[in-house]
Amino acid sequence: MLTIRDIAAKAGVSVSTASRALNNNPRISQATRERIQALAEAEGYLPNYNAKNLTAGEANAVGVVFPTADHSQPENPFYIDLLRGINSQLTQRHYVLSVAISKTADELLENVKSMVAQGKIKRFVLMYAHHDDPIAAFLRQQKLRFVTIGQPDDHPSDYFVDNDNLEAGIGGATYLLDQLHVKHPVFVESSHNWAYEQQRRQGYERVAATFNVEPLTCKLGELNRVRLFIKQHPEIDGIMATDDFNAIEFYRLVREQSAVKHFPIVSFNHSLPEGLTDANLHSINLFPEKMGSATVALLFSDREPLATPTPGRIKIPYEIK
Amino acid sequence: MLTIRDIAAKAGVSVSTASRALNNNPRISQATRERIQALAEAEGYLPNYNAKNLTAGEANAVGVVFPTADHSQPENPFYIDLLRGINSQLTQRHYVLSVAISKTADELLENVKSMVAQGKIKRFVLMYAHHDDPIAAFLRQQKLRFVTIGQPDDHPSDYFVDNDNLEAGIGGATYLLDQLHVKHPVFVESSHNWAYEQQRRQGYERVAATFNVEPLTCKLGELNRVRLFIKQHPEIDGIMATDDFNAIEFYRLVREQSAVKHFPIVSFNHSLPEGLTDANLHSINLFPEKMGSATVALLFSDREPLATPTPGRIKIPYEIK
DNA sequence: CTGTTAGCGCGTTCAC
DNA sequence: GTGAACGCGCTAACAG
Repeated sequence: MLTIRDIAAKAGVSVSTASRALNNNPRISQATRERIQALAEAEGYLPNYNAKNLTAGEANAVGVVFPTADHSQPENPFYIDLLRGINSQLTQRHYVLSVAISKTADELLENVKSMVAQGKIKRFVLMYAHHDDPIAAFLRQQKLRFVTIGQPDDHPSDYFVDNDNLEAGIGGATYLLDQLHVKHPVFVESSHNWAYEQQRRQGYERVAATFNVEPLTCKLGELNRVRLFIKQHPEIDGIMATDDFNAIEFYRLVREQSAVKHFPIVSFNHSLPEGLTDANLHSINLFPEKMGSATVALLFSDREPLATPTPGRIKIPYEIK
Repeated sequence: MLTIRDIAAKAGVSVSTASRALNNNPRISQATRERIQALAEAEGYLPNYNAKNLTAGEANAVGVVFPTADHSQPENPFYIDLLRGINSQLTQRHYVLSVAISKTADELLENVKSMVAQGKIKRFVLMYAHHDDPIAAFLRQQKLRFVTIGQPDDHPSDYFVDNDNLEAGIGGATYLLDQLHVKHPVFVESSHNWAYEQQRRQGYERVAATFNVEPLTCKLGELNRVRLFIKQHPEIDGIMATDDFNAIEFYRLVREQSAVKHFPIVSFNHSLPEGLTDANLHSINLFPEKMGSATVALLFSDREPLATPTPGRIKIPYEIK
């Protein structure tokens, strides 16, 4: 294995000079710095990160924490795209992505704790934003850097990356009413009262007010209750849902009762493969990969100041397709 | 931070004795070994894995490689479950799960290479099994340990974990014909010719022969071709598909042409949320979490010999629900 | 600007 | 059975 001593020897300098040159230490002259970097490049030298980590006291790894199934739906493709966005940025920084994923919250916390204690991981991404999250609490207490996906409403000073869900709700509802000519839209959400759902609903309600239509909301859950809801609202001619899956589930129940023709749907996440449904589905793309990239930018903003107007929180735009 | 010197001091022994005691070195007497381990436990000592990795020349991390989108569908929830199964085993071994995920195969290979060169990761899981995979080739050449998910038909000596897709195909088809009383089943597969699809199809074909029904297969792809296929086969009264998504896509096209009543479906992976479809869907559970656990067992079988009859390949059973 | 030295925390010689 | 000393590869403190 090629070590720093080897390239120091070949360059005819001491090890520390080589080290400084490779790490762009300003105390090294431009000339020798470039010479050594070129040599290292030519020789194919790669630093040993285990050694680097030992001296740095910090691993070149970011812990990425999945939500548990009771809190969210970790199976959602959204998370895979997010992962990809995060990883693309991490590899550029020579960081590695370590995941913490588990069925129970307790195991998950143990997972994170051992990452911190034994592995010296000091930066984390929580792919969710929950109230009273024990993992966030632990990271805060240890004064470790972390960024959440979604706005953590109980800890406003945390770093987070989010979509502007309110605006996306407005955009989606406007599209549904204006472009798709729906007269009696229903807003469909899960039974979980997640923050992003509420924000999207607010957007919907605002637009409804503008268009002078009565806002109507249905929470999913017990099937017969939803069926009854649909029976009581035969006027519904379009859906806005918080999620593709929710949209399809509701739509299916509508179709059970009547074969409608014109029935546009606007929902979020773009998470269903093409051809899976005959619904007229317009899914709002929230660019999970971009969110992942932005997350990493925020996570490293202590080293690489970012150019955004609002440091600490980044909003990713959306797109209706 | 509590180091090994601290607990050596508290135990009144030298550092090396402490180290040996903690690593169960037989040269240490049972008594002192237990005493020191108990002390370390009590004091909450945790070894620094960065230091450990440096001396060991190997990181306590396993690289887990996602397929690229052109080869498979990384968004499939299957992979999340697999991840969870892998991680649960890794945490027990004080290992960390590092993912490699990328859009392009080139980037992915770079990702893996830097994990090896810089991070000293020496064990990998490929969550796929492709022909002529450059990553597998690289790992082989570097003589690193890796396990693939699915049988790599071009390199029979590789380690892999798989389902018995043939048997699952037989079981599923039997269930469809015998329990669900389908007379004219069609086998639906993707256009990719993946190995596991062919194996499942073989199972289907065998059962078809037994039941004296003509085997019928439809590859998905161009919609109008599939529509034509359906039109030409009005006798079809049940589906066996290689995947829940494929099943639903085909079923939708069937429904386009006629409102059928009794139309059972058997497919694989159990990857759709409940309530998403009104199809009579029986999805075969392949226990991805179990596959993940087995994968790790295989990956560490050099250290912890496994009790399976066929070392090198593990088959996970299936379940029809 | 550059070289010398001393650790980082651990496992592992090699002596006793 | 136990301890002292060294080295893993690299960075940082102290020199010059």
